[in-house]
Formats: sequence, C-alpha cells, structure tokens
Amino acid sequence: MPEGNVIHHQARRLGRAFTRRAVVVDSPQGRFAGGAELVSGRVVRKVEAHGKHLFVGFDNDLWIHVHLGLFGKWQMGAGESPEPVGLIRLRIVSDASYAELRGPTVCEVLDASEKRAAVRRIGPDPIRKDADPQVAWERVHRSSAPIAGLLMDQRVFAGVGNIYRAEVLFRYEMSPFRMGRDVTRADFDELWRDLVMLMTAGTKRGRIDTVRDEHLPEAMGRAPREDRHGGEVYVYRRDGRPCLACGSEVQMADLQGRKLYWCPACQVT
DNA sequence: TAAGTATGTTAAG
DNA sequence: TTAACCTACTTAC
Repeated sequence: MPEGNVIHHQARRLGRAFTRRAVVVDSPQGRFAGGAELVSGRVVRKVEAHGKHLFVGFDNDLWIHVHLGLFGKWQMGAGESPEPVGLIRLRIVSDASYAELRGPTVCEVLDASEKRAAVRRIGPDPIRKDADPQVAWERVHRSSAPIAGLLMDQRVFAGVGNIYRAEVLFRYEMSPFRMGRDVTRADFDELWRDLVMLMTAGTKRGRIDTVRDEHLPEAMGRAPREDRHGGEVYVYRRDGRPCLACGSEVQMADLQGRKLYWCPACQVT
C-alpha cells in the first residue's frame, strides 16, 4: 500500500542487492506475465523508480515492470532464499540475497521500447531529479478538477498518494476543493517544493513524516501516533480528532472513491 | 470466524 | 460510479 517514496526506497534496496549480479528469476505462483525465463540467469543492470512504478533492467535489454497496487509487497533478505511460502508472484535470487514479490497489480516483462513508453505515461515525479514541474503546472493550470483530485492523478504528480495529498494541502493551508485553474503559479511552486522535500525525506526513511517540529508529540506533550503507516502526520486518518495546529475537528469525505482528510478551519481557500 | 479496511489502478457500465 | 483485482491485517460478532 505504498506511495512513491516507498517505491524509491525499495528500488534503492533492490539496486544495492542485485546490480551487476547474475540472478535467478522465477515465479513460484506461475502468474508472471511474459515469463521469468526471459530474464533468469541474466545480470541486473539497474533498478529505477518512476512514481509508483518500479523497473528492473537486465543485460539483455529487457525490463521487469512492477506496480504494487493496493496489496503488493516486497520481502527481501540476505543469504539463502527460503522455501516459498504462500503465493509468490516473482522471486529474484542472487548468491547473496533474495527478494519476493506478492500481490502486485502489475508484474510483466517489457522490452526497451515498451519500457520507454511506460515511463512516458507517468507524469513528473517530485522525487526524481529529472522531473519537469512545468508539465504538472500546465495540467493543474488548465483543470477545473479540485486540487485534491489532481494531486492523486499520476499523470500530474507521479508518486503522490492519499497521505501526501492530504498532508501537503494541510501544510500549505490550501482547501482540497480549490479548482486547479484557481491555483496560482506561486501556490503551485510552493506545493511542488514541499512535495520534493517531504517525499525525498520519505524515501530516505521509508515512511511518511510531515509534522513540523513545533507540532511533534514531544513539543506538544501528546502521545506519538502509532498508526500502520508509521509516520507522524497532521490530518491523514485523523478525522474526528483535533487539528494539531488549531484544535478544530479534522474532517473526512469521499472524493472519487478515496478518503480525503482536511482541517476545515486551516484549509479554507 | 466473518467482515471490514488499506499508502492503488483499470475496465466495465 | 461501481466492481474487480488481490493480500494482510484489524475489528466486529
């Protein structure tokens, strides 16, 4: 259930484990589209993350493309690969370590041009140094959709998910319902800059923390928030509880099938 | 034990 | 707008 920061974090771990090593690739579950035998025995050249998509490149110019979706998970370890337990879609094994993939939405083999096409479909990713925020700005600027919806659109802000969209809007005190075309260039630049900062930090830590020092549990004498996503946040899944900045009740609503969280007092316009 | 929930995306209606 | 995908965990009974 990861956002882009987790995918980048995993790409770095997979890269460290497998780059320049020959690996055995198989699919104990047998549902690996294209077939593990196309890349098994090959040397891993590089591992890349683009938004929430992960690509493993091999020395025969083929790529494994993985999207975890809502349920997917990587499990990695050092040493011998254990006997497969449960449904493993994809397994990558070197002489030093192993990685197991369960429950992804996408797991397929692509050739070089298919991989390029897949990357082109993904919008600018605030975590990537080569991202072009101008592309995101033009899409936001022309849109009558609410900014909360645009932040979840992977062709606009790749890698942003439900936590980052709620948190960045809170941090910039922007209403989630403001239309894209009503977002000024200065607003947009501020949002983008904050996403770069938050998501880069989230990549290093492998978790999402968005709360400023003055609102941290230690500073406010409150209990640390132990939620499954692991980090300290302002509004995500805090509906019905007091806003950490103003004390108003955090609200929750359904927007395009996903839950949206915001403070009605801090995020007025 | 069953039902509900989740950091997501796509396709059908 | 809804269902489907598919896994693991939490909550309700």
